[in-house]
Amino acid sequence: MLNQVAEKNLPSRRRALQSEFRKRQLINSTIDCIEKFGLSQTTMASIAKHASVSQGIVVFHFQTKESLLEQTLRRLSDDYGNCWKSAYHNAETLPLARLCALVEAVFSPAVCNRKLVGVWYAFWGDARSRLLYKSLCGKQDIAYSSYLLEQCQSLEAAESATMSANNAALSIESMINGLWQELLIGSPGFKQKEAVSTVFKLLQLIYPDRRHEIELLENKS
Amino acid sequence: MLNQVAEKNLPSRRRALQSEFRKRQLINSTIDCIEKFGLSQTTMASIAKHASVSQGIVVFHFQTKESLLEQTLRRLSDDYGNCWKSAYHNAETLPLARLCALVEAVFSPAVCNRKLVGVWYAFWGDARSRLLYKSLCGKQDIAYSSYLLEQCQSLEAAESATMSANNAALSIESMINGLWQELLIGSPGFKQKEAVSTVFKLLQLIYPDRRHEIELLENKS
DNA sequence: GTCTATACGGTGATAGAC
DNA sequence: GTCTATCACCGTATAGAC
Repeated sequence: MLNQVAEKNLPSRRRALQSEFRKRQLINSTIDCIEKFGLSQTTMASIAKHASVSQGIVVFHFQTKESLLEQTLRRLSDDYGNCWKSAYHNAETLPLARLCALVEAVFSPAVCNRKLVGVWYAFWGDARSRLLYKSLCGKQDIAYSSYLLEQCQSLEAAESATMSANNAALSIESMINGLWQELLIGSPGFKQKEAVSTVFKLLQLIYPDRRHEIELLENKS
Repeated sequence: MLNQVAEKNLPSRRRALQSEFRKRQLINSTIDCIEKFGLSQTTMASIAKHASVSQGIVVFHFQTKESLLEQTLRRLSDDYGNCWKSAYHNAETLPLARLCALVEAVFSPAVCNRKLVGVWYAFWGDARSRLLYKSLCGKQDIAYSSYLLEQCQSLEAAESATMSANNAALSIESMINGLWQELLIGSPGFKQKEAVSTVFKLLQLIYPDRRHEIELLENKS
């Protein structure tokens, strides 16, 4: 709990910060509850209880449950997007390095773990939330695809790729998504590292001439 | 509506048949509603309304919503399992033919279409239903994996495979699952045929020596 | 087997004190 | 900003007539 006594005279800037803090806290609680109970059993009451505040607080900050879910999804999406975008920009400006960075980023434990994957699936699995998802995350999905495709096109031009850039990008993206599912539903022992390694093997098959580079890029991380 | 006047004196065998018919009808209605509204918005009332019967009927035949969902999931799982099992048994008794049959079967429009994929995701996305899913479908999932793996092992022994049988099976299965997701969330134009073709390209990369056979097996269908 | 009516619990959202 | 109390609604499941 922040200092509530002094709050009355706080400058509006700091008050806004506290409000942001509370919102973050409640969004975190929402994520936790969705993962634990599922979207349908995640109620304003359970969110409030898990955050150890009253239910009125949740309504005060988000007005409606719909709005809370929307901001939760937006937060997930932003975190996810920032993760692979920063990985992309931190990578060497070479198509192969960028491609590997893009793949590896989406399995980073910060955005890819059982809890968060479960929450993503909750949104995808609910017909209503899926509409919300598409409107909020559609552009990012497309952005990731196009980044992937761009690298594949660059590689296709320069290398002896074993499939077209379009096919390569689709294959890579599909396998990534399938491996996410494996983390959620598959054997409990399955880990992100193994997932990355599986996609990297696919990359080696698609770009056999760069096999060793790919191997090095995987072990570098 | 079946003949309800004569029903009183029907032999118990026929009455059981009618009951089965009604149950099927209600399960179908449940699937439709889950796809349209999502699991959480699928109520006993909406299921009954969609089937044009009273809500009491649903309770009479399934007692609880939980039980209805369980039987719905079981039906999905059975249909799905039968689909790939029969494809397996109808295929030539050669590892490659069986492998291709297994892949192709799970994209057959009878079990892989927007509606059914949406319903699967609804179950996966809900934390409670996911437990139900795991207990009902876990064995089938494992069966499919092991069938896949078996073919990959046979091929590995005889051919110059570019990856281990374990990796091959995991790659194939992941890509399949990711392509299912693409059908649900990805671009609306994406179709099963394209999905099959994508996995078959992976097979060609894994078993380069059998490239042409794989191509033929794809076009045969 | 099928219907209608209803009891009961839970959920989102409001009101108003502090 | 935060709380408690409360409302109005909706969903499941029951009861009992037909």
